[in-house]
Amino acid sequence: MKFDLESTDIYCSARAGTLHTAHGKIETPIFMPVGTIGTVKGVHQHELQNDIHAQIILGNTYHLYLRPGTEILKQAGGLHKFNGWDKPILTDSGGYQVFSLAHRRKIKEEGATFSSHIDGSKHLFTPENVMDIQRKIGADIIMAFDECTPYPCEYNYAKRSMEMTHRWLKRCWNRFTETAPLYGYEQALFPIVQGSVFKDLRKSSAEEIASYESYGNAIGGLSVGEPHEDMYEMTDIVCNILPKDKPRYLMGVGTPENLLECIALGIDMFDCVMPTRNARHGLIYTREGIINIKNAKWKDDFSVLDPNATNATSLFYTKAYVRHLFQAKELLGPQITSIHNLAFYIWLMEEARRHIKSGDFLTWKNTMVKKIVRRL
RNA sequence: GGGGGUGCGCCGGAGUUGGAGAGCCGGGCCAGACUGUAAAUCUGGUGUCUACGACUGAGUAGGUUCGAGUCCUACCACCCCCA
Repeated sequence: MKFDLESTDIYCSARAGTLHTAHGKIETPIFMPVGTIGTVKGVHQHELQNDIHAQIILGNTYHLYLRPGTEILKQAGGLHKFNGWDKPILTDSGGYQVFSLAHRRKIKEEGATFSSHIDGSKHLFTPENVMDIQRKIGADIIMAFDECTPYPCEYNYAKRSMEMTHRWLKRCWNRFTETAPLYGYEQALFPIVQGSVFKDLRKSSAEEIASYESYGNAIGGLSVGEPHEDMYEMTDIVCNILPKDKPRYLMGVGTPENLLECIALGIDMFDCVMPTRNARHGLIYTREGIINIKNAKWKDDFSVLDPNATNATSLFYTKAYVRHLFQAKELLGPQITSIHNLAFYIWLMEEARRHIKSGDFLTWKNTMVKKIVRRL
């Protein structure tokens, strides 16, 4: 794996680069659609590739481990073969489920014990077996097993949790380097910075993470309910410490506005369920602002979803028709809006990249943010 | 034509042995929320008004009663049975 940093903005920390993986290149900044259970909900791989132009998608270790199960994925020859996506894949480690399924787990030094949200069965995740599972899933980029702390979070808890995440990282790293990929192509392990919203913790965590010879680094534990100012401040602190020659992945972020602001702080990679979940709930992002397509005001608006879009789906279906599909609870509705939102997010990243390269990113970003946060 | 039954919310149910209904459950409709997906989910609203309070309301019109959605009479509508 190799990251080429191609240009850096002179007025802010925004960067454009290319990450080369065994399954192809990823041009940054990039948004990665979330495909937790081996599918980007409601979106065909064909559409991801040809209309959305996704360059990489996510999978989730916890969910895939529970269903279909690691052995099935191994038999299939890895997740790429299983779901038919032959471009890059990144798997999250299950660290987020330590946070989101908090009432179903116990955290110990050894690892986290979970009861399955599907059938209640008990499972133990350790740094070691999470590496083993991610070897079997076979994603190009795999994530360290961490604890994503909640917000708000007591300083002492955040500190202890961060320190354990660091110890878990050491164990992840050891297991990862002791084992080989199973399917004949390279995998990269990204460590994760924690530290909640505490500057000194973020600083020391970033320093710890930066000490690893990884191909890229991630920032976790943000976008969990903290004010945006805190999220930006922590991101800024961490980006100033993480090595410049490696991609920086801000996990779980966020709104289109969040993405643009964090690009300016030096982030290269994002993922978030927001474009797909909101799409299924009728919220779409356009170049003119945010639309709740279920609102009665769109019932006779026969303009297309986004007249300035660059992808076919968003230029084909009208607002009135898509609202009708939602009213009628037709499955095509969420499918169209999911494609639309993902295409919008990825277009936004392409535009950001273009403006970073042409040197007018900050001006463009400030204008764009004002437009895209409006409620239509 | 005769007999029986049923009528309240935008719709469908439930319930009311004469005793506090703007009022139960679904649905629909109108909004809102959603950030490394336990989420095609969740929350709220949905008679009227001069609106933290009032008013009107159980097919329609009367009647009995301290009190009627509930009992009585007539009419109307729908459903069932007979002719």
